[in-house]
Amino acid sequence: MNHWLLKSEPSVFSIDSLESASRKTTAWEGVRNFQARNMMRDTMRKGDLAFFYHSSCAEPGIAGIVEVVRDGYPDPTAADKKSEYYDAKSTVIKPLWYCVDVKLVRRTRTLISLAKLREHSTDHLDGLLLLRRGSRLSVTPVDKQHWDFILTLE
DNA sequence: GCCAACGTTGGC
DNA sequence: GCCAACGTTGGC
Repeated sequence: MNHWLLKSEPSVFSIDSLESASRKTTAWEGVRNFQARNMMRDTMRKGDLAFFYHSSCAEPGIAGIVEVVRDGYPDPTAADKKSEYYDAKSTVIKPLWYCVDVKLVRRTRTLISLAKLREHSTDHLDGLLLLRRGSRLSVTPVDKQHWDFILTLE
Protein backbone atom coordinates (compact mmCIF):
# COMPACT_ATOMS: atom_id res chain seq x y z
CA MET A 1 0.00 0.00 0.00
CA ASN A 2 1.20 3.48 -0.86
CA HIS A 3 0.78 6.77 0.94
CA TRP A 4 0.11 10.18 -0.58
CA LEU A 5 -0.56 13.81 0.08
CA LEU A 6 -3.35 15.56 -1.81
CA LYS A 7 -3.54 19.35 -1.86
CA SER A 8 -6.76 21.24 -2.06
CA GLU A 9 -7.62 24.89 -1.62
CA PRO A 10 -10.28 25.01 1.10
CA SER A 11 -11.99 27.91 -0.67
CA VAL A 12 -12.59 25.48 -3.53
CA PHE A 13 -12.93 22.15 -1.72
CA SER A 14 -12.22 21.73 1.98
CA ILE A 15 -12.31 18.92 4.51
CA ASP A 16 -15.76 20.25 5.42
CA SER A 17 -16.86 19.85 1.81
CA LEU A 18 -15.68 16.25 1.89
CA GLU A 19 -17.36 15.57 5.22
CA SER A 20 -20.69 16.71 3.85
CA ALA A 21 -20.31 14.99 0.50
CA SER A 22 -22.43 11.98 -0.32
CA ARG A 23 -20.84 8.89 1.31
CA LYS A 24 -18.02 11.29 2.32
CA THR A 25 -16.55 10.45 -1.05
CA THR A 26 -15.43 12.65 -3.91
CA ALA A 27 -13.74 12.39 -7.28
CA TRP A 28 -10.32 14.06 -7.10
CA GLU A 29 -10.98 15.83 -10.35
CA GLY A 30 -9.56 18.88 -12.07
CA VAL A 31 -5.90 17.99 -11.67
CA ARG A 32 -4.15 19.33 -14.76
CA ASN A 33 -0.54 18.47 -14.24
CA PHE A 34 1.14 15.56 -15.99
CA GLN A 35 3.20 14.29 -13.08
CA ALA A 36 0.18 14.29 -10.80
CA ARG A 37 -1.90 12.66 -13.52
CA ASN A 38 0.63 9.88 -14.01
CA MET A 39 0.58 9.08 -10.32
CA MET A 40 -3.20 8.95 -10.19
CA ARG A 41 -3.41 6.90 -13.38
CA ASP A 42 -0.54 4.49 -12.81
CA THR A 43 0.38 4.25 -9.16
CA MET A 44 -2.50 5.16 -6.87
CA ARG A 45 -4.56 2.14 -5.99
CA LYS A 46 -7.71 1.37 -4.14
CA GLY A 47 -6.82 1.03 -0.46
CA ASP A 48 -4.00 3.59 -0.51
CA LEU A 49 -4.16 6.29 2.15
CA ALA A 50 -3.55 10.01 1.67
CA PHE A 51 -3.31 13.14 3.75
CA PHE A 52 -5.84 15.82 2.84
CA TYR A 53 -3.85 19.06 2.79
CA HIS A 54 -5.24 22.58 2.81
CA SER A 55 -3.20 24.93 0.63
CA SER A 56 -3.38 28.62 -0.27
CA CYS A 57 -5.16 29.56 2.92
CA ALA A 58 -4.60 31.20 6.28
CA GLU A 59 -3.41 28.00 7.93
CA PRO A 60 -1.93 25.59 5.42
CA GLY A 61 -1.62 22.05 6.74
CA ILE A 62 -2.96 18.52 6.94
CA ALA A 63 -6.62 18.46 7.89
CA GLY A 64 -7.55 14.82 7.45
CA ILE A 65 -6.90 11.34 6.12
CA VAL A 66 -8.61 9.90 3.07
CA GLU A 67 -8.64 6.49 1.42
CA VAL A 68 -8.48 5.85 -2.29
CA VAL A 69 -11.67 3.94 -3.06
CA ARG A 70 -11.36 3.79 -6.86
CA ASP A 71 -8.29 3.35 -9.06
CA GLY A 72 -7.42 6.03 -11.60
CA TYR A 73 -10.04 6.59 -14.32
CA PRO A 74 -10.60 9.29 -16.97
CA ASP A 75 -11.51 12.61 -15.33
CA PRO A 76 -15.10 13.31 -16.44
CA THR A 77 -14.66 17.07 -16.09
CA ALA A 78 -12.15 17.06 -18.96
CA ALA A 79 -14.96 16.02 -21.32
CA ASP A 80 -17.57 18.34 -19.83
CA LYS A 81 -17.85 21.54 -21.83
CA LYS A 82 -19.63 23.24 -18.98
CA SER A 83 -16.87 22.46 -16.50
CA GLU A 84 -14.12 24.95 -15.74
CA TYR A 85 -11.78 21.97 -16.07
CA TYR A 86 -12.90 21.18 -19.62
CA ASP A 87 -10.02 20.43 -21.96
CA ALA A 88 -10.60 20.26 -25.70
CA LYS A 89 -7.40 18.27 -26.14
CA SER A 90 -8.90 15.40 -24.18
CA THR A 91 -11.27 12.99 -25.92
CA VAL A 92 -13.39 10.05 -24.82
CA ILE A 93 -11.28 7.73 -26.96
CA LYS A 94 -8.02 9.19 -25.74
CA PRO A 95 -8.55 10.74 -22.33
CA LEU A 96 -5.82 13.14 -21.31
CA TRP A 97 -6.63 13.56 -17.63
CA TYR A 98 -7.32 11.11 -14.84
CA CYS A 99 -8.71 11.19 -11.35
CA VAL A 100 -9.30 8.82 -8.44
CA ASP A 101 -12.11 8.67 -5.91
CA VAL A 102 -11.29 9.29 -2.27
CA LYS A 103 -13.31 8.79 0.88
CA LEU A 104 -12.84 10.54 4.19
CA VAL A 105 -11.36 8.22 6.80
CA ARG A 106 -11.25 10.84 9.53
CA ARG A 107 -10.21 14.37 10.30
CA THR A 108 -6.91 14.71 12.07
CA ARG A 109 -7.42 15.55 15.74
CA THR A 110 -5.76 18.89 15.08
CA LEU A 111 -4.63 20.63 11.93
CA ILE A 112 -1.04 19.52 11.39
CA SER A 113 0.29 22.83 10.14
CA LEU A 114 2.90 23.35 7.50
CA ALA A 115 4.92 25.25 10.10
CA LYS A 116 4.82 22.20 12.37
CA LEU A 117 5.93 19.93 9.56
CA ARG A 118 8.78 22.29 8.69
CA GLU A 119 10.16 21.97 12.20
CA HIS A 120 11.21 18.47 11.21
CA SER A 121 12.36 19.18 7.67
CA THR A 122 15.97 18.35 8.52
CA ASP A 123 15.37 15.30 10.67
CA HIS A 124 12.28 13.09 10.66
CA LEU A 125 10.74 14.64 7.59
CA ASP A 126 13.91 15.10 5.57
CA GLY A 127 13.05 14.41 1.93
CA LEU A 128 9.30 14.91 2.25
CA LEU A 129 8.35 16.31 -1.16
CA LEU A 130 5.85 18.79 0.28
CA LEU A 131 8.69 20.53 2.12
CA ARG A 132 11.00 20.72 -0.83
CA ARG A 133 11.71 24.19 -2.07
CA GLY A 134 9.39 25.23 -4.85
CA SER A 135 7.38 22.02 -4.61
CA ARG A 136 3.97 22.71 -6.09
CA LEU A 137 2.72 19.29 -7.10
CA SER A 138 -0.84 18.73 -5.96
CA VAL A 139 -0.36 14.97 -5.64
CA THR A 140 2.82 13.73 -3.98
CA PRO A 141 3.94 10.39 -2.56
CA VAL A 142 4.71 10.14 1.15
CA ASP A 143 7.16 7.57 2.51
CA LYS A 144 5.76 5.20 5.10
CA GLN A 145 8.20 6.41 7.76
CA HIS A 146 7.22 10.03 7.02
CA TRP A 147 3.58 9.10 7.19
CA ASP A 148 3.98 7.40 10.57
CA PHE A 149 5.97 10.29 11.99
CA ILE A 150 3.48 12.90 10.80
CA LEU A 151 0.73 11.04 12.63
CA THR A 152 2.65 11.47 15.88
CA LEU A 153 2.35 15.25 15.43
CA GLU A 154 -1.41 15.27 15.84
C1' DG B 1 -0.01 41.78 -3.26
C1' DC B 2 4.66 40.00 -3.82
C1' DC B 3 7.66 36.89 -5.67
C1' DA B 4 10.25 32.48 -6.21
C1' DA B 5 9.88 28.34 -8.48
C1' DC B 6 8.20 25.56 -11.72
C1' DG B 7 5.39 23.87 -15.90
C1' DT B 8 3.79 24.82 -20.50
C1' DT B 9 3.77 26.97 -24.92
C1' DG B 10 5.40 28.28 -29.18
C1' DG B 11 8.80 30.51 -32.30
C1' DC B 12 12.88 29.38 -34.41
C1' DG C 1 15.40 20.40 -29.53
C1' DC C 2 16.37 24.92 -27.42
C1' DC C 3 14.85 28.51 -24.69
C1' DA C 4 12.38 32.89 -23.77
C1' DA C 5 7.97 34.31 -22.48
C1' DC C 6 4.13 33.49 -20.07
C1' DG C 7 0.94 31.42 -16.65
C1' DT C 8 0.22 29.12 -12.26
C1' DT C 9 1.08 27.71 -7.58
C1' DG C 10 1.32 28.74 -3.02
C1' DG C 11 3.71 30.53 1.12
C1' DC C 12 4.37 34.69 3.24
